[in-house]
Formats: sequence, structure tokens, C-alpha cells
Amino acid sequence: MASFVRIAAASLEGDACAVACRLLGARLVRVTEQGVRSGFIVETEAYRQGDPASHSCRGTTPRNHSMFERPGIAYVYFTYGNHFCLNVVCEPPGIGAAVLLRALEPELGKAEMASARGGRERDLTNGPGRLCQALSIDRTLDGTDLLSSDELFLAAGPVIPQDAIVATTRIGISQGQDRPWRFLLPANPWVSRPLPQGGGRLGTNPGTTATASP
DNA sequence: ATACAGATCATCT
DNA sequence: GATGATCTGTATT
Repeated sequence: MASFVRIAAASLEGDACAVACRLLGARLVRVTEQGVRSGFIVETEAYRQGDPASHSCRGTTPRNHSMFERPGIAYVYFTYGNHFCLNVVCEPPGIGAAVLLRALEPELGKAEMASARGGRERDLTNGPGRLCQALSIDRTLDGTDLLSSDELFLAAGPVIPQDAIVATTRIGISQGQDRPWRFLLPANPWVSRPLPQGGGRLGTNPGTTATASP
């Protein structure tokens, strides 16, 4: 059994954009009877308090109540009649802010991911619905504490330099389209889609490239 | 390469 | 009845 170093609670607390950047490079780990599946987070989106694109912006419902829980809680929602998406809550209870995990670079358990999902290897985890299917994440995991759970948790990964991160506008929303709150590692082949025009690096060294692999 | 319909359900008007 | 933090298969440039 692989050993993982859990990520510090403090790294999940704070502004959703900051946490979204901090989560890049971290591992998402899923443990079932099938074994261990894990991947490096290579793409995230921030959904903040008062954000018109966020499920939290019109208050709690039975669907989204876990988004108003404490940092480190998983918000898993069902959408478009077919798909689940996984978020990490990042603000104190009652605020309603979270980071959507949009793409992973597969690490362990690729065969189990493929059997859970089918399709091409390249499409295993490059999208929020796909990664949930590959890791067998559904609404039964809504509300899971990603800091303490043994079946779904976050673990440390390689440190990603700020200048390897690009911020772009978010995907699939109709409100708040101007906000550049999608964060990705543009050199990594597992992102859900290539850079649109208008993305900007956060750091100061535009020549740098990086992948999430250690 | 892009463009669409269809799946199928929680939530809102 | 419409919309949506999506993905797939099929059709067309």
C-alpha cells in the first residue's frame, strides 16, 4: 500500500482562488475494495462567496448544503442528468466557497480508472465529470472530510512554482464569465482543454514550463 | 478540426 | 417548462 502525506488543513483555508492555486500539484487519493487510485491535480476553478456562477450564491438547498461546511469538506453534486463533480470547501461554515477539481494526471490505479470509465486513456481524468467517474466518486461521498477520510482524501504532491500556473476564465458557466478563476498547468497534457486566448501567467517568468509529476 | 443533439435530473421560474 | 460548474456519439468542414 502506497504511503501518502496528507495535506495540511491550513492549506485548504482561505480565499478560493488562493486555495485553487495551492491545490495544483496535490494528490487526490481514492481507496476502495478495488485498491488505490490517485492523481495529481492539474486544473481547478474557484467559486467564491457572492459569485453569480456559484451554486452557493442563492443560499443553501438540499443539493448544495455541504458547500457551506468547513474547509476540507467535499461538495459532490450531480449535474446534466449524468455527471458528478467534486469540490473542496475552503471557507468557514456558512460562507459557501469551494474549489472545483477539473482534471488530474493519473498516478496509481490507472487500470481501475479505466475499468470504472472506459474510453481512451487520455480521456480518463481530463474533466470534472470524467475524474469523478474514473475515481468512482458520487453523491455518497458528498460531505466527506478530505482531511481525515480513508476513502477519499488529499495528499501532498510536488511544489508547483507560481510561474507555472495560468489563470483563465471558467468553463461552462453563463454568469461571471469575465472572472479569470480557472487555474491550470498549461504544459501538462492532462488538462481538460488547451489554453484559450487571453489567459495570463500568475508569475513573472513566462518561459517556464512544468508538469505535476515529481 | 468544429458543431450539434441527446442523455436525464435537481433546481428554479 | 427551462437551465445547467458535462460528456458522448455522430455529422460536417
